Amino acid sequence: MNAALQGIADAGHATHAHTGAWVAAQLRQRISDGLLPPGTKLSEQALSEALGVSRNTLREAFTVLAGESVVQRIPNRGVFVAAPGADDVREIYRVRRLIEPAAVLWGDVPVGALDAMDAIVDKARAALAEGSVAGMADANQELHKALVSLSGSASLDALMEKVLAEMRLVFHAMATTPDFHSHYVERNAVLVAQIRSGQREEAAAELRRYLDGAEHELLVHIGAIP
Amino acid sequence: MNAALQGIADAGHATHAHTGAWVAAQLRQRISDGLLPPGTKLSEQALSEALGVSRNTLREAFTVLAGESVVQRIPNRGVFVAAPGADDVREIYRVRRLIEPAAVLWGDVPVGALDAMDAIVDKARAALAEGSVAGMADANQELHKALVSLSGSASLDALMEKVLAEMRLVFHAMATTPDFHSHYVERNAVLVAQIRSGQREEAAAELRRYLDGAEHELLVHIGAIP
DNA sequence: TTACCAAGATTGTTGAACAATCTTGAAGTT
DNA sequence: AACTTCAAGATTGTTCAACAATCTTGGTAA
Repeated sequence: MNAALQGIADAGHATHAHTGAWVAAQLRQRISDGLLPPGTKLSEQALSEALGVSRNTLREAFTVLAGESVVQRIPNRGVFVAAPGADDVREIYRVRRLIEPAAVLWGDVPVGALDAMDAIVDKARAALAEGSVAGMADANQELHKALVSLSGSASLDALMEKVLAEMRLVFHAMATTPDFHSHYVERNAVLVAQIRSGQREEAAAELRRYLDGAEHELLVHIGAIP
Repeated sequence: MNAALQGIADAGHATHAHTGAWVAAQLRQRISDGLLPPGTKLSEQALSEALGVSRNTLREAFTVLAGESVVQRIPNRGVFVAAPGADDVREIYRVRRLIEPAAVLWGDVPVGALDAMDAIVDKARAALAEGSVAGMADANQELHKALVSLSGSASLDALMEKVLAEMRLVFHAMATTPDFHSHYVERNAVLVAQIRSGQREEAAAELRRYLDGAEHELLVHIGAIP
């Protein structure tokens, strides 16, 4: 059995409301945590035994995850953890560069939202201080998710969540994990300050430049740009 | 057998690459066409017999459609065609009011895109001339889809497609089908002209007002606003 | 080496079975 | 008449076993 699957069965699986959804959640978590790296083949027999569910139920979970693009299904070949490439990175940033600045520009800010963002910025600063790359990455994702949530739209929140999940896959696929995030801690702080002071247009424009730079940096690192 | 299901079996169903996906496509089509109106219960036994597939395969299709919010799954109760209400309408317009103007503002226009949009506007005018409400509705959706596609993002195209599918459900749920679209034919024309002449900011602002008005009109008609 | 091919493994789909839950309708009570 | 109770029937949730279709593997022959 794959080491990454150890412990799933141990979790005990009393009857669940929707076993298929539960299985999907388990796999989503393992993939998001990097225990099942991009490209990993998810064998039906091995997984159904490890999780203690039937092949049919497992396949239902696969259908859910394929719909989320967390997993890629190749007919008669099997299911694999998605392995985003350069084109996927470009698509990720096309989406982010559109919905994030739009939410900043046109969203309305609920009371407390800015304070919550400042708290996230502080969390990022703390992570930076103690050299926690994972902490900075988490805080960064959290902040940008908060930006999109200014739109007030659950669908856009869901899209952003999907995009960020794909970002995590990109990071998991990288051999070396350089520090992409420390540069952005203070830029995020400025962004929040601009929103607080009502400089929406400036914030949106700055955010678009920010995302352009981040995309470029990422593409360079994965070798898509010399 | 439900009348709406007649003819599905007749279509003949030679072995399909993914039977589950094929079934999902069939149902999606029937729902989009209004043959299976919002709220309709999709019985597993009846449908699996009508389509000539097993219950397991049908359930896989249900999982796909539930992921697209085309269908609502209620545990131990069954699967129903989604019946969007006032809150769903508001959510639809939150999304549209964000991604459409953003695509207009920041998308880059591929060669031929504006001519294609003008062709769509002409189609809408022709539909208006011959009093075809359905024709105007189709052309209107097509145009707004084209606006979003200026973003160049497949994910946003998919989101817009999902939102427009939900809009069709809203229309199918209405008892009377008043003419929502004729007012917008020329406004769409103006919008395209503004984009063509580089007035992106004006077009985006106008589009946001346009969508505000359309949302209000729709909410009034379904009785959510007096 | 390359091409071919058969055996084995894996996925795609089905049908039947059973438990859990919901729906229905009849009976009885207020 | 309206309201509860309850049992029978129907429907969904999940599993299992089987088989066809396809892919992978390893060996053989040119």
